[in-house]
Amino acid sequence: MTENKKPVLRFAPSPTGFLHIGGARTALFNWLFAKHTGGKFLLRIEDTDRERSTPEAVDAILKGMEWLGLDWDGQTFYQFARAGRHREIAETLLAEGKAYRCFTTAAELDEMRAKLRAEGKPIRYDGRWRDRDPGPEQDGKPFVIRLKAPQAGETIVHDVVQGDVKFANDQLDDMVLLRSDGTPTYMLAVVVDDFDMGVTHIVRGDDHLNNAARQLQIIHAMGWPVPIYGHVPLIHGPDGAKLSKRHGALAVEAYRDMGYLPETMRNYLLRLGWSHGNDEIISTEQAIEWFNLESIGRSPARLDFKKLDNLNAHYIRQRSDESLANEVDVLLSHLSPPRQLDGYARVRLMAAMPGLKERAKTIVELNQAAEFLYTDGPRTLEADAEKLLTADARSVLGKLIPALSGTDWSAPALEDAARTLATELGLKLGQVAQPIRAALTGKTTSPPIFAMLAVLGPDESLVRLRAYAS
RNA sequence: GCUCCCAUCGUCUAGCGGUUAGGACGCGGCCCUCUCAAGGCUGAAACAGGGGUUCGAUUCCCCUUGGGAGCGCCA
Repeated sequence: MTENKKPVLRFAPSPTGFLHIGGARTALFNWLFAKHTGGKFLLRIEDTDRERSTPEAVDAILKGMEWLGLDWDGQTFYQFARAGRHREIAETLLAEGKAYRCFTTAAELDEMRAKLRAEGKPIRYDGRWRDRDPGPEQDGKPFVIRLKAPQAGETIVHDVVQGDVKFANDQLDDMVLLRSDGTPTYMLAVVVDDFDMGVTHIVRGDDHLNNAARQLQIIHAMGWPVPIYGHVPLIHGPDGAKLSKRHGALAVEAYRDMGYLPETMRNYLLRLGWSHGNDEIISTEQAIEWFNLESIGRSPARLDFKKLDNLNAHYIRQRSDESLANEVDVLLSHLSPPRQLDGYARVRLMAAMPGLKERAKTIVELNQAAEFLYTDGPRTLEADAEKLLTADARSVLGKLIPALSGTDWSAPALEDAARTLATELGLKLGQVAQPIRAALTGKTTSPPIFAMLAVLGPDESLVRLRAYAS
């Protein structure tokens, strides 16, 4: 590429499923590095596998990126649309004698591999057509184009996270560039696209480290500039095994539905495999300023939902009351069937938010804790709350009602009234407050109860208290 | 089987030859307190094993063990 000094990064998912947590982290790292350096972040959909690629998956990936707040520069590239260009490069390599036609049939390959396996030898294409003149008897027969890869020496991947990784060339076989139906393989397509898109830094999953050597051989054959590689270790499940759907290989949108905030995910994913001294809470702005490829860890990390929860609680506390109410709205709208907050429920939710957001780890929890605000009338008691409302407690409630009614129904005034009553009865404040909480919310825990009394207002509060007072 | 990568508290990690091996989550205790959280203080908790190199290894090298990835006309 020309005098393109700024780095060009890309995220290149294949649309065969949703955007999972590992892909999201890869995308995040690329995005952060691009932002950090003032470079570009491109998105390329690797949809050359026509069997498995679906428009739904493309949509899910785009939506996932959007939710995470990872925006990309310019158009979205689609690899399949560029097949002609890929083929052109394969033909060039063929014309230059750097690739050759291979007429080996699938059955022959199967046979070859079975034999190698039986002999305990490495499973590689044996190069049977590498230096063989096809001759007229092959006319019209299907063939693939294979790279005439170097057979001696080594191919070295200079990787910013893994260091120099060496591969002996005699371990690498002549890979297929163009299939017998004329379509390009992934190896070819990636290299050609990255070159055409001017990609300077390739940051991707560890699972591609071996591929990098093969891709390098194509790059060398074409005489193209070598990009800077960074292979990021894969994320494992909490038990150290490969991430499965059971653990957390979920669509990023599933995290949204579990009540996690996008800024939480960005912070968590960043810290999973990247560090900056002892810093744990790292805002996106700060991350952009600090992010570098050198500090990416080399060992695979496990997912830890406890830590995710803790981070999420932090970011929930940081959010404005209104934005959290909006998150609750979004959450409810994704329920089946979708729900919506009534006007007065929303008003109460907003009023109670300062107390609610202090104690929620997820938006789901926040919503559950706020449920008692959504509807009117006496509460159905949870088991623990039921136990709290003993005969004594109910009689306390009975005495409380007139005491509270005499106040201006502000939280401090209500608390004063309750304290006075408690003193008169020789009780601790808790012995008065807990019964109120049970009657008011149906639960044993809630935000500060006098504030909740104020949020619900005298009419609704008294209805609930009377239901359990004696 | 072959190639490649990885290895510090349970987990995420700091460390880049000499440290009381630090932080965070989680866990225990105390304080605060109307519940639950939050917050403050505090406690337990790690260098996988074995060889080297070195005056000295968590740190550098090798082996073992244990994880992981790849070995397709999938991406």
